[in-house]
Amino acid sequence: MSDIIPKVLCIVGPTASGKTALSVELALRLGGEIVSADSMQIYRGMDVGTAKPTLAERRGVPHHMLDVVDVADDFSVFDYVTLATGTIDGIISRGALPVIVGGTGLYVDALVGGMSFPGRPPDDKYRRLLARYASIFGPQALHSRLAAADPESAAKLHPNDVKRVSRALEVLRETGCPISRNGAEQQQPRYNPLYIGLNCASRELLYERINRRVDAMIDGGLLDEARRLLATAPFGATSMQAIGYKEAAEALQTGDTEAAAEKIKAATRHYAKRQLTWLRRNPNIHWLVGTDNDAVDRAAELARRHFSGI
RNA sequence: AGGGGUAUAGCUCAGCUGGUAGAGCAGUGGUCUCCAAAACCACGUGCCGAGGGUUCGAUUCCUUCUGCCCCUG
Repeated sequence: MSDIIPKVLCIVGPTASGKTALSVELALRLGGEIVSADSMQIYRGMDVGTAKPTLAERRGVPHHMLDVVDVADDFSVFDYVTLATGTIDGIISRGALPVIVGGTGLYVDALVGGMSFPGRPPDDKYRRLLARYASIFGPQALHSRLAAADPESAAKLHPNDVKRVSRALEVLRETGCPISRNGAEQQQPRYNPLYIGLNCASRELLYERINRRVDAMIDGGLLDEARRLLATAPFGATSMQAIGYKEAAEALQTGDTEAAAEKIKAATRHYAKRQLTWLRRNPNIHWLVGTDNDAVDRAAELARRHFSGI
């Protein structure tokens, strides 16, 4: 049964832990192609701010799911899974190994774990309506509405979490089914993954890398990139939620680059922490510390065993 | 050198007329089924600069010292 589920390699870890370098090295050794699972590198033109691998860094390894969406367009997990599964089919048919690499935990889990979504695109108008309702009558009131219609989902959500409460209401309205019924029970894994997690030896070290990376981004022209993108992407676009761009936009107005750098660093640290929290609940990750040759060799060995079926 | 100000959580600061302290930020843990680099939740004991004094009792009043800041010379 598990024979028919395609095997994939998944490289996960917090930002700035060195996923790119490791994944390219592994792809080179194993004959793999890379499938990015990053909710922001997916956008065209968002390069320095997302630390998108450069052509040189890719070392000739094919990279997929990068630069496939315009910054002005909305994009979501559902779209990601749809595109990525097609991409992976292609890689497999070419006889190459899919190497899924990314920091967006939800994307990886949705893709690999086979999460199923209600299917219909989100209803922006209805969402805006609910958002307005919450801002006028308070988040509690919105939550009460959900509690009346779908008590099970409401019980799982904090009243202040307007975003999820709205989504639950939206799904209920569109499908007539409570979102809680769309749960994990009926999902079946889409792939058979080997998870390799990359982390730094200490939190302090990770944060140092993050800080250095942000400084490098600013030196590398983050402000110019932000200026360029803001000319075409609306301020509220999903793409502009990426760390770095809103802060850069502010710096362009105030001229205070130093303050922007500090804000970007803090936001990135918070992000890394959330990523780690997300990954911690996956017991199947083989964690590696650092990216020295030992780590790479170990990862390659694990991968070889996984793909050869031993 | 003289005058004034300040010294409270890692940082910035609250703490009214004396009853041993609280916010923001940072940090830590967590949630997570289509905005996810997003959204949301939880966690605050620190010789209240040091010594002395007044007081039943001092972070809070007085005083000395030390550090920092400002003004005058």
